[in-house]
Amino acid sequence: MIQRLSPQDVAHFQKQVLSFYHQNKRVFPFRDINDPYKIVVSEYMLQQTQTARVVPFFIRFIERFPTVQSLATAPLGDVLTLWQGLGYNRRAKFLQKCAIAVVSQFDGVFPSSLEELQSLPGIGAYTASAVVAFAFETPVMVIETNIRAVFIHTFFPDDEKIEDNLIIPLIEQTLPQNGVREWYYALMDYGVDIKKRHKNPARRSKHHAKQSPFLGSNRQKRGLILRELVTNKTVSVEELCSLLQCEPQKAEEIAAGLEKEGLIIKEGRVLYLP
DNA sequence: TTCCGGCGTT
DNA sequence: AACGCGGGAA
Repeated sequence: MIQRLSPQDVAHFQKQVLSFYHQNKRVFPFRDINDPYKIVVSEYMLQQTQTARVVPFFIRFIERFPTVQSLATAPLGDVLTLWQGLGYNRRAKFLQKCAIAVVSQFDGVFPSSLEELQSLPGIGAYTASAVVAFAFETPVMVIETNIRAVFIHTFFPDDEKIEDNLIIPLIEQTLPQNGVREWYYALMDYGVDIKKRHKNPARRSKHHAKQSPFLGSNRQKRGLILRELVTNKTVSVEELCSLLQCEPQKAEEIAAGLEKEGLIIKEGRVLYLP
């Protein structure tokens, strides 16, 4: 069943969130701006990655690729080089693919509808709604981990396995028609604070999944290969075994995966960046 | 050692 | 619906 909030509940909640925000707001180079391209770049970087780590990468990235056109025409290797150390390298590939699509399909102008945004590679439900809310300041429902934390902590203090379908109506009911961008900044900052003071409430979300260990994982090996290529331009398949400390068959498998995703190029026995 | 979280793929 | 994907901080 859907929880119905009274106007008093809504006003009280909004005041609580906004008063926290007014005294604790975080300032970032990707906030309080309207350029959809910069919003998109920051949102790709912010997928699975903490704001503090994103900031220097965002600044360097925008300096090197100030416009969607400049990103669309760059060699992917350059993009991956700037991405080095941020993690989840395929996001860089998706981001550039997105830039190319915006240039070719939308004449270099980012679309403002959820549907068109979500059709772009690397943009799903969250990123599309975040771009609409932040770049176009349109009141749209946005849900992500910090927002989940706020609503779970506030409205489901004793529940477990909470479905988004229960949270979404509450986000919609408390969404102000004006100042949407600031509202979501406020919710996210409030959520970060809640997670600091309590055991992460988002862990009580139904779809919260614990991730497998990183050490020795394929993800780590993929990252090592990309790092090596950024540093040394090329690496041979033979060198991979000592780099990854694994069997040749395993190294081939990892490299093949990267090649299939378009993150590396394999010519003979040598790997290099696209 | 544990924690983290949106997207594409399967 | 479940899984794979980085790397740094706590």
